[in-house]
Amino acid sequence: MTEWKRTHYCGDMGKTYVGQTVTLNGWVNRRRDLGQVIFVDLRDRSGIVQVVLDPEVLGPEQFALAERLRSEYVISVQGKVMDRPEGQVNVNMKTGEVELHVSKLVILSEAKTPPFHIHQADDVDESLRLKYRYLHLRSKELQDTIMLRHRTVAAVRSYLDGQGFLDIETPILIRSTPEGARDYIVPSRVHPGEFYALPQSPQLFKQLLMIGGFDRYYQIARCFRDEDLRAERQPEFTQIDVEMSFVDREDVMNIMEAMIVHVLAEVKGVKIDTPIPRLSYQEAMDRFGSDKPDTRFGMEIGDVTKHLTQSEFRVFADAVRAGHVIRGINVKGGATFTRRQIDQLSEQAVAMGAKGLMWFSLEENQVRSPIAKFLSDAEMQAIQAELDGDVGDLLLLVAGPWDLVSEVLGRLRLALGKELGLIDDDLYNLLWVVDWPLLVYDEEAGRYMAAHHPFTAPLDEDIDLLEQDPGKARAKAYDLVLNGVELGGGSIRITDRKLQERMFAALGFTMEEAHDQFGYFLEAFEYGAPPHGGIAFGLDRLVMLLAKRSSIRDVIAFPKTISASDLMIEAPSRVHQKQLDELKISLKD
RNA sequence: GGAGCCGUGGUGUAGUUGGUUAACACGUCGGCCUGUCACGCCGAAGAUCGCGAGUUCGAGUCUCGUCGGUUCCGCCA
Repeated sequence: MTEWKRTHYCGDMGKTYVGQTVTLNGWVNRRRDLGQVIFVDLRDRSGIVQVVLDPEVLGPEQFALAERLRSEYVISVQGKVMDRPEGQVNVNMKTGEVELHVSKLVILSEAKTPPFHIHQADDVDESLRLKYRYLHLRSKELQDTIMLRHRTVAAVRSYLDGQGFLDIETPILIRSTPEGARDYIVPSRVHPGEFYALPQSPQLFKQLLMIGGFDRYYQIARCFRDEDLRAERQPEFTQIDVEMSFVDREDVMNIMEAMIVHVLAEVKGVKIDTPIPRLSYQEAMDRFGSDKPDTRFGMEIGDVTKHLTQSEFRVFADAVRAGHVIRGINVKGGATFTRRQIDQLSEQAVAMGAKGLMWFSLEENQVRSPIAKFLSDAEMQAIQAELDGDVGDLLLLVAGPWDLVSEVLGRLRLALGKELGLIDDDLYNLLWVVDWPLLVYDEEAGRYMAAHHPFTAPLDEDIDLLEQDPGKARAKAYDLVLNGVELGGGSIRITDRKLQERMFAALGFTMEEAHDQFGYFLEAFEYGAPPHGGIAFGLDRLVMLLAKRSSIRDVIAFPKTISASDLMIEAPSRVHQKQLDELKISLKD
């Protein structure tokens, strides 16, 4: 029964095996039937090798079997590895110097004609690929990314294990918390009318593990959020979740950047210089107009407000009077932009919330601009100097409140960077963003909301701002950014009961309300809580970047669509009335 | 919740100002073929143009709705 079993992988075949008898198992990738000889490209997860089916070697009966082979048949072939004949080497194949001369063929499984070509599946309609995900998974592209994901996880685990972190699982059926993202909820049969929630992250449990004395914890944890999706958001996704005790912010960042550096070296062979640069939130917004700046190209934001305080031009004068700012970017070489292109940029800026976009095209002997005539020579020169403008450049200015202006310019900068091909695809630019705002005012709710979560510690020097000026308080929080994508974020947690109460007060909670929601958690802090902090990384996003993909669907074996459906298993689905009855659930309509 | 793009044999695409036999490539099936590697040659089958209304003498094409996929904004402590 075992004579068909594999002795080697297809992709490993090469010169060193010549003369050996091997058995390979795999799928028929392609078949080339020349009549009295049939070539089959045999595929397994390691790669492809050419096998030769020759009636003189196989005998008539086995050759008749070979003639039945079709794409995606699963077969076992035994035979001798041979050098390819003179001039028949295929330089495009890793295994192209050799071929297997088959003496024994077994068809392990026949296959219907697949709904799309496995070897060029990436162009096929996404819904079809998702319905037949198991076929798409056979493609080289997905095999490579899923294996890359495995190596990434393996590198993470080996690093963290080496640093004394313990892999501990936390519950999937937990309690719903009203703050944050929408929960996926699961009805309880034993407690009719009550529901579990699926975790948005293991946040509270990992802190309880610290209080439980485990000191260093990690988990490759599945998280669930019932929010609208994007290319880089799935309803269930995976975090590398880490927490550690008796540490400050520096400790967490040092250990975690060493982990990412280790992963990049192991998986991509990329060497990263440490320490990884750190930018305050304020500086990131100021220079790049983003809390996750892509630093693979320049085009940094400049501020020209101070040169225009006396301006006669209405837009500038109004901005200065309102305490607003006038800021801009320099599109190097952008003087070649057509009016139409510039108008499109204006439309984008307005769509992002700007009042308008002012522009100056620096041409050989003149400045082309609809507003140049309103500015003095000195003002024009100061703007050029501030933004480092040379002949051939295009300067873009936006006036308004600092945060809005910065954000608009940040997004224009990113769009232009992509459009103009300024981004080097081979770079891995890592960056810590620190000193985040602790609280953000929510107009809708009419109160401050935790920017990160309510257990994030403020900077020591900002503690009194909790009462004096909550919006100014900064957090002991940190985000790691890779090529303009937020890879992960975390913080040092509040472990002082008094401070936690002040935090809740700043959020507009009474202690009663806080205890209602987080009572078990707050109680735990009364029994000896070590100082601790941690971080969580988006594994899917990390692998997506390493694989140079633009959607995390490509790095998840069985992803969902943008409407949170699984087209293969057809989930979600209706359930039988009997199940609903057991749960005491009735449906409206 | 909002905006954009896509949907035509199994797959990828073409299809002119609305005009009568919906084209091409790959794949599939049959035949031929002993060194191919995107094998080649000959032949064949295969489409209610996502679905439903409407406009029109006539709709793949125009309009509205709807379903699915996708991208972005809101949302994602």
